[in-house]
Amino acid sequence: MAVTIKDIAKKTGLGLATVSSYLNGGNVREKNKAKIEAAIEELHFEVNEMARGLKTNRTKTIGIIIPELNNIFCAEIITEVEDILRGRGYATMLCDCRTDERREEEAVDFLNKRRVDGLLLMPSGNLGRHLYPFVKKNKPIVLIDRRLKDIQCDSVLVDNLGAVRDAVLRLVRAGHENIGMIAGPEGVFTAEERLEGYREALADAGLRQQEELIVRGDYTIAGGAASFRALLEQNPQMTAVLVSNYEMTMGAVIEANEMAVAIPEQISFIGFDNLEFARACVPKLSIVTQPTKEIGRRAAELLLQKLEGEMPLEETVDIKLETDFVNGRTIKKR
Amino acid sequence: MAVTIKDIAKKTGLGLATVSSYLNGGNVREKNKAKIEAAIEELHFEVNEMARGLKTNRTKTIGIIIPELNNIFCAEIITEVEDILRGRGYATMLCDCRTDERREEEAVDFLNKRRVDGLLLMPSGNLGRHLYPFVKKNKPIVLIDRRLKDIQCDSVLVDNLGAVRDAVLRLVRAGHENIGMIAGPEGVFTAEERLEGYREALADAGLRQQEELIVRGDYTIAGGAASFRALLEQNPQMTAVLVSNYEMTMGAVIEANEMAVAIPEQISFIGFDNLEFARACVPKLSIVTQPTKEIGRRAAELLLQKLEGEMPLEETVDIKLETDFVNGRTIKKR
DNA sequence: ATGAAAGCGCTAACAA
DNA sequence: TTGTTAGCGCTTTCAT
Repeated sequence: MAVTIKDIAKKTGLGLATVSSYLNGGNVREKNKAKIEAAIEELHFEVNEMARGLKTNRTKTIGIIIPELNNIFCAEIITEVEDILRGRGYATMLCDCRTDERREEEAVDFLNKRRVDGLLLMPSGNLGRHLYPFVKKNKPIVLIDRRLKDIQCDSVLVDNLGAVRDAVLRLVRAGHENIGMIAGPEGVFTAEERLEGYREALADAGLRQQEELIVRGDYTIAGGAASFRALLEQNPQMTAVLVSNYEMTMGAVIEANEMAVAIPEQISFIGFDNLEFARACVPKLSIVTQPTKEIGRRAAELLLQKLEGEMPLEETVDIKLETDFVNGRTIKKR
Repeated sequence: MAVTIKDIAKKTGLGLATVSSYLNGGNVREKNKAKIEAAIEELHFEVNEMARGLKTNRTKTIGIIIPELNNIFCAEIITEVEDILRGRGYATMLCDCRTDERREEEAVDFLNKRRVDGLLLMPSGNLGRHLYPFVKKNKPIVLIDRRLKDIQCDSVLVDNLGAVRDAVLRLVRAGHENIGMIAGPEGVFTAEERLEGYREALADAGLRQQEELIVRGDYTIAGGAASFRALLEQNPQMTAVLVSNYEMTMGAVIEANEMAVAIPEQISFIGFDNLEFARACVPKLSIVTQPTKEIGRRAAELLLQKLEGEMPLEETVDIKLETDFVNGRTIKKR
């Protein structure tokens, strides 16, 4: 059997409570402190977090639910989150739900049963009723990248609308009037915001809105490829295109490559995320980038504040971060 | 307070043990079964896995340690692993150790204190003494992608040597005699195997080994870029290059792009991993691909077998999977 | 098949 | 400051 607090109490001749107090940073006489430390060292004692959790009703564990782990945008955020959380003693239980709302519900249920102390969620849908068990138990939830309609909780978002508006206006300033938009799936928060940014830009520029220049992709590589092809086939007048996430950007580049469409000679191009990929393309892609590291950091810190009682649960915060634009050589002046 | 087994015992008029027995699939009379189910439904009872774990000394949780989560190779494996494990009721605690051996030790310690039932590890170093606590407690460890020198445990590997040997031989058959190799960091298991594959290929082909044609990168994008530049500057005779992991492949492509080196006109090129990236490049990259999904699946299943006692702990298995070669248009005949 | 009771390792309230 | 005691919610003998 493993070494317990009892063993080290016996060894030092002290009481259980004293040892426990030491373990939790309480007041213990220097002399006894040393004794305890020696015993811990000698017996290789390790706190049983499970027993502790049973008593305190806290697991020191955070649940993370994301749509796709092998999506570099998610992975970068999680990396940062996990680092910060573990540094503060919290373990993270990760659930990838494959952009499937049913799987997401299962994950919430799973993590709820595991009694995680809080939840970090990048939702696949835009309803949050499945989060009710957490809300009811007063466990903090921080939303990443997307907002939910029917539930109020903290969120760390990005200025999607502004990012796309600005990007499209760059195309406009370069002389483009027929700009294609590969938008994301209907109903997805970021997709709607980005599409709205596109519309706003055209309106600002006094350009005609052409519905046939908008195609909805599903945020996947295959979807990006198909959308790019569809746009091109249906719009001979199109001279530029904006792709609104990384996977679809990659898909569009693949398709352009396979269709032998010259970028930017035939079509000017603005992609999304992943600077490294943009640099690997010939010519270097112009892209909108999101501050993944900061998104992760802010989300983790927000959750930690709630967890440690530094911020009341009722108070919800909406953090909105700015994006960046990295110029490549895929915008051709006309 | 949450609903406990006690509440549902009271509600049904049955004893604690009966309810517990039901929960664990024991023999309970049909009539009582129905009663219990009704009570569970009505009271929204959820087993407290923590209390259960305290008693059974099992957490139903697996620790996963990887060098870099935002490395698509790792992410794809983890996605598969997590899916399978959660399907069998196991939660996964993920630790990213940033390719840092010290951080890896901390992660092992962290997960050990958390009493995870088993470990899935893609080690950053090649020594395993920090795993001793797990071995001592008879907790299964499955190594992914890399082997450790001083410890015997299950592993799921890939035929790195054969993969690279075959790839290099393709270059040889295309008429290349001065083939550069962007190898991985010294001491890293896969790096050494792949380098050995390169050497074997040259030996098989009866070509001269030129040490200046081998550069060690650090498996990062920046490292790949620097290595590619170095190779090119030091070897005017070089006509082809093989890059031995995905990040470095991307780095090399970026550098070729920025140095305006024409691939394959000036330099024939074989990369590693990530088919999508290969397809996005112009022209499409020829690459070696690894079966990430299968690596994940086999590792998870192996661990599960140990966990559920279907395979004795003393028996260790070494699984070696085959790679694939995907032809692009970056090998030029000479 | 079911129930009573002990106890997993820890924390927290209280007393000393 | 330190020790005693009573559980946290569950599983698991051992009777019945």
